[in-house]
Amino acid sequence: MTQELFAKYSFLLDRTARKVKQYAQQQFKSGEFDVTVDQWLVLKNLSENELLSQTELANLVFKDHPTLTRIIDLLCKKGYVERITHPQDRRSFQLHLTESGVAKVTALKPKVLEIREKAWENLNETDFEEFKRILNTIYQNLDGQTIEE
Amino acid sequence: MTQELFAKYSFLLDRTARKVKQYAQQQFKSGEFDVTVDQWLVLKNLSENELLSQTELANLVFKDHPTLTRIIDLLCKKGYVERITHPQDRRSFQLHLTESGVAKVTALKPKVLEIREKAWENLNETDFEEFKRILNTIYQNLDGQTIEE
DNA sequence: TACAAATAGTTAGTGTGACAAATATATGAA
DNA sequence: TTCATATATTTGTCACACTAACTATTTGTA
Repeated sequence: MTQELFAKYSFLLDRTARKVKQYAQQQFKSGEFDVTVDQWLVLKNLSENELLSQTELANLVFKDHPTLTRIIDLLCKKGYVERITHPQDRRSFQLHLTESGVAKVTALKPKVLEIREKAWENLNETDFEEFKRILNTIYQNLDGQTIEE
Repeated sequence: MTQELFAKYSFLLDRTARKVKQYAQQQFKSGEFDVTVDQWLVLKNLSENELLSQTELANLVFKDHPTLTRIIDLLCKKGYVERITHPQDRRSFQLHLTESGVAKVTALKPKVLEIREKAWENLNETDFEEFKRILNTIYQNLDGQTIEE
């Protein structure tokens, strides 16, 4: 296999990832979800893990701290999340879904799953397992850390 | 396959694509390439196709027009690209690699290929074919879809 | 106790991505 | 010819990614 192909696959990977995000974002918008795709990822993780710190959440969703700070800012402004000062550590916050945030997650969850499903038409479960394996291999090659799943 | 399983791919895909880009960008930076990963993609395509219009180039690299305008602006500022008014159509430009741009592509090409290769360690040709097939299927599943339902 | 080092989070700067709207020019049909 | 429409590119706005630098606290160690 020639080196040129490696570069081509990097291009395909980037192009597909952007398309997946763009498609979901369009559906979010037309459905008036009132959150972006990335904001949704954060909300969903908060609904599954209460009282996370921003650092813990950043590790869960694989976003860096400045990005997470701004996403949390926006979610607070929209009233879905609250920052609660950590009782023992004044540098840190415990993130808390508001009632409105919980309701948002409940309302959107099935709709998001339906949107995500669209990408897998004409593909089966074996494809999915292969895809996951290859993506994780690539990630590990460049990260040097193990990924469990 | 359950819907929850389906939903994981978008996270893994996004995470991996970002890692691939981030790794390459770090290498570009430490090697003092003087261009970003996206700027490189544009330069490389210009070196393979002279006198493209911005619209033609946008279709080649799958970037939208405003994004491309700004990347071209930066490459012009760096002296690697020139906009030449189209002789028959004053709305349009013909994009031209300067001498400096040609030299840059020549110098960087082998280095970029080497960087790209790193992502594909521990994967074989069958994996590449599968990966390409799945990425392209996903892309097509989501491409050209209307927002309304 | 003192103080350097580590940690949590924010701010700033640059680049990119998506989308909408604006500008300038070209084209086609009445 | 003239005017509506199409095309090429730019501008504006918001969101996200990454880096670096910064503030405020906490912790480790002498």
